[in-house]
Amino acid sequence: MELLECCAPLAREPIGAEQSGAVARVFKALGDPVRLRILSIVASHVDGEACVCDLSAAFDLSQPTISHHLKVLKDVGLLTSERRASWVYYRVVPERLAELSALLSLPAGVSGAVS
Amino acid sequence: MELLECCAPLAREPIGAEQSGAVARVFKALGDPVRLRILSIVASHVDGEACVCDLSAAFDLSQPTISHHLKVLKDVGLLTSERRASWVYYRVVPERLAELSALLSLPAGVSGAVS
DNA sequence: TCCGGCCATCGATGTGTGTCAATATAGACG
DNA sequence: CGTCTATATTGACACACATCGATGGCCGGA
Repeated sequence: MELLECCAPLAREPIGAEQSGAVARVFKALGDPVRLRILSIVASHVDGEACVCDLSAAFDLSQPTISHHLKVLKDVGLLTSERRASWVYYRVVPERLAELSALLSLPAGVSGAVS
Repeated sequence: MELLECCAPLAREPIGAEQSGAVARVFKALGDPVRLRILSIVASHVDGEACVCDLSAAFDLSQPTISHHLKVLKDVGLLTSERRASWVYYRVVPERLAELSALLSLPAGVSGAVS
């Protein structure tokens, strides 16, 4: 999963019809309470990584469900995974979060403030 | 639709189970290509507002479908609407975008950079 | 080599959602 | 009041998705 290649804020110029699909996929991945919490837990975890066992323990959900959510977040480039011994560790991709944050930022003077 | 009341970045501390639901609703609204383009068109429009006729002309979709997407964006507080004469004008809520942008921002030193 | 723990994949199921045509509502204008 | 335009609501339908149990794959230890 490469960069979104459209880091101009949404409020600066209309997003293209093609790019909107790629961006929407990432936001859709964030549009679930469980995935939001997973991302937040991983991001704020010590060493910036967490194994599936850590995550499963934080939810009242089955292990396949957690694994499914992790796959969704990984497929859109928000997480990466690495296997060490029996455990699989997940980390956030900071560039990805930064991209989204920049996309939602306000280009200094929106909402008709400049009169 | 009030503030999300949880402006600490996701990467700073795990988001609460309750707040994650409210935040996920907003991201879910952004998780559609059409809604992303609508939001971007409205935000980058002159005077920061656009009527439904402007938006309908930008898509190859039926008018009810556009109206539906506008309602979704409005329900999560990303847009406001105002009726003037026969037309309804939509504007973005900059605070809402700023909230989300802050939520995705990186708290200076994620991904274990500090060693 | 076998067993047990960790994680991913598969198949099924109920629920949510994007879309449309049809209809309703609201305002402008005769 | 009647009609036309602009927008919202309703009902229906196909599709996507979150969740689970069952199963499979991978690895370490005995």
